[in-house]
Amino acid sequence: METPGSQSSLHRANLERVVRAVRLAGSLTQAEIARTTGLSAATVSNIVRELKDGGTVEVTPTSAGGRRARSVSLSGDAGIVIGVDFGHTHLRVAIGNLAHQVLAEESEPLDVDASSAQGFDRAEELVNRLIVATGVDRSKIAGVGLGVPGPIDVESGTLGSTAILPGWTGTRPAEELRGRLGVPVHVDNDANLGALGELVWGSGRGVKDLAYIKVASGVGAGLVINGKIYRGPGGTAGEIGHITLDESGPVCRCGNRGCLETFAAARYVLPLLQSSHGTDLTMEGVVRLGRDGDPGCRRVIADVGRHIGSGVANLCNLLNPSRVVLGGDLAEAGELVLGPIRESVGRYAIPSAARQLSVLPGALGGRAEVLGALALALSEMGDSTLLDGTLTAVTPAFT
Amino acid sequence: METPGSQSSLHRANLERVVRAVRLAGSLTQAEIARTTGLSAATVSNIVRELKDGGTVEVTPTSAGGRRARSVSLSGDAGIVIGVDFGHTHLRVAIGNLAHQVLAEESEPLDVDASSAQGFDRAEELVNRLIVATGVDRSKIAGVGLGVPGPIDVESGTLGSTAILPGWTGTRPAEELRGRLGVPVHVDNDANLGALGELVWGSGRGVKDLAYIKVASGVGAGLVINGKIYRGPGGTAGEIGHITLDESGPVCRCGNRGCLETFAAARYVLPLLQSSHGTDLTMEGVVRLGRDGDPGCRRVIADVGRHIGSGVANLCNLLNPSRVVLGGDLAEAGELVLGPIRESVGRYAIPSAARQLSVLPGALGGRAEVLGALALALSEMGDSTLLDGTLTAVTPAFT
DNA sequence: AGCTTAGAGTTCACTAGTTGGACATAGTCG
DNA sequence: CGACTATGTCCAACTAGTGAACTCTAAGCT
Repeated sequence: METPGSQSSLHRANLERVVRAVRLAGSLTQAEIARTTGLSAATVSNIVRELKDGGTVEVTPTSAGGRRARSVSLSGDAGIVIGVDFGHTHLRVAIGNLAHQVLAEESEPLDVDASSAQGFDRAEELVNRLIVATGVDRSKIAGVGLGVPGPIDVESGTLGSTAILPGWTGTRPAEELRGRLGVPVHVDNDANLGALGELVWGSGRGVKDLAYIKVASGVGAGLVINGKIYRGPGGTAGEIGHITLDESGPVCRCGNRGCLETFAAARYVLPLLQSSHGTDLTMEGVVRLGRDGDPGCRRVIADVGRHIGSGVANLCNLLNPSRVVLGGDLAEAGELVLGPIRESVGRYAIPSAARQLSVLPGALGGRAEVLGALALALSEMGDSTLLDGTLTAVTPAFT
Repeated sequence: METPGSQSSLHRANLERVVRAVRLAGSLTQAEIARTTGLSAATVSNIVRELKDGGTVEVTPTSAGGRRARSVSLSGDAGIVIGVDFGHTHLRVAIGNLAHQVLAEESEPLDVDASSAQGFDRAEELVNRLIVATGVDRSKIAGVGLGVPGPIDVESGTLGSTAILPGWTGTRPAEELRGRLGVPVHVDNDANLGALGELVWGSGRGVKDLAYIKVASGVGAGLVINGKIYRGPGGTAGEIGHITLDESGPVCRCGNRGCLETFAAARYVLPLLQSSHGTDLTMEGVVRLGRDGDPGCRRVIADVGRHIGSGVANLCNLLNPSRVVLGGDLAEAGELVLGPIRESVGRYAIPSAARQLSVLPGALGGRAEVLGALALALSEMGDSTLLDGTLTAVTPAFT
């Protein structure tokens, strides 16, 4: 950054090239690095030595049964990243390293009506607990990714008005957490982080253009375009919940009528089942009952799917992503909801766009957002192009 | 490209840096280049000499009344690019240089039913005529951008099925033209090129995220995301004409019902006026009559605007562009159509996305596509990042 | 007019960094 | 056990950018 076109910048670029190659492959010998990066063996030798001295990389004496190949891998404690996700009902924290391994992950319920100060207290506490549990060195923490369930201005870091966390409007969560933890904090909303999580670890691996649809108390989408989260100039891209399906439909909390959200989000759907199934129903419950065969719940889930499919068809015509991943509680319904979505997409999208679209359930469930927060911390950190290709599989995390 | 991380690649990068700086500013002294690029004066001195020897750049002895500043500018004949645009009714060709100046531009009517061979004959002829007229050196032609009014697979270069140019389906226009002119040809559809044209020379200058809506016999959109045309993984992004506005609306040529196109495209709108205004009406005529005060035409234009606005609102919720540019014949209607569009957007888009959106008419009219083809040729050629910031104004072209 | 000044461009010695080839090393294969 | 082969390292050559010194020109001042 400092010297844009000098050879020291070239050197740094080559360092990153090597680090990225190693990260993507997991571990490589120097000769392999030379081949994949196109650098000469001599240069690789120098760079590996430099990285080893800096502690970024570890050289294990010999790994395969070959001649004398010393395999190079990212040193596990070269850097630590932390993901924090505030959900509507709980708080999740994950700790990972630069090698994309999740070292620990834990969640606990969070009271919706808690003040933001209480929330951050809990988060700080949980982060500290995990740091102690995993025994990582605090000084190795490179960054924190933070997810919040509402519109956030990424530039200023201010949380917009959100009905989900009432007392939080106007706070600056990233600054708050940075103050408590003393490391850089990067923030984004839950839909974008879910998209990132599925992209790096879940159903979106190997794809560069992805839409992640999250259905919960609202409906939002996280868009990945060309391997990066797309937020739009104003930061509000992905508001699929408020595209109009029916100009004279129900009034939405946004002030318009017939938004997708009014046909799909929990707060509008659950009342439909109140008279028949009681008032304590949650979306989770509807999904469970539907899977057990309850016809009313099945019908409601299918209807929701059809409406989401209409929205996805529009998205598909406009953006033509190669994959749509469904997240949130609703994804647990599997084919009960995916079938109707695909049907609607097939009906309403133009054939050439629909043909190569695959609609998949999220592979990470409720973990998508925390893992996305981890990925955000990773991607904001130094090596900017970490979302290139296929990545190493995620290790099973406890909790 | 050949040696990814070597210092020769660094050198090439620095060459491009300098060229870009000069291009963006029009002309600079060496000291200014050093300041804007961050390179040292010595390096700039070497690079300028190299570029001058290569003929890429011209050094005019002295320009301002300063001390002894030799201003550096791109040499006018360093490279020539050509834009060719096949429209529904005419063929346009433009010739420009690397300095973003349009040297000549001409259009002629094209018979819709002409065979593709005839079309290419005409194009080749017109290109040759302009080359002669401007007196440019054929060997200096760096590339050709080609616009076609229909879906094209950018990878394979094959034109998809299109009702607009019946005899052209399955041809490979880029290869065809490359064969005739002997230079690299890059192809894209009219909406994308219109977007590019407006981005570089028209209403989109200085913006990085733009949607160009073209209303003609169909409705299409060209999306610019982060300064680059976004085509989507399947190449069919931007099909705004086929998002569903009314599930039980008129049947569209795509097979669905109630697509935006059925409310806005000429082929569906003109029949509305047949009984009152006769059958010879064109969209152009409707616009002219509307501007002269004809109430029926005004009503139709406003209705079209409202429907387009609904589509733009969806686009806006999903992508949140900072600017929407309206192109095609309809743009001539000015406020008659922009007013209703803005009204619909304000009504159907979520406020935070609509707030910072500006809806503008295209500044280039029917020239948008040819100029976009020029810009495509420029951007595909070497210096990849030519769409960075503000560009030099377009010189008035004859014809 | 003559002197000073200040910024522009060039030259030169120096340094950072990559590369090809030579060389040592340590495994496998016959 | 020796030939073979791919790996990693070392060294000399080369490429390219940089700071400092230097020259040059025109403006400003006396």
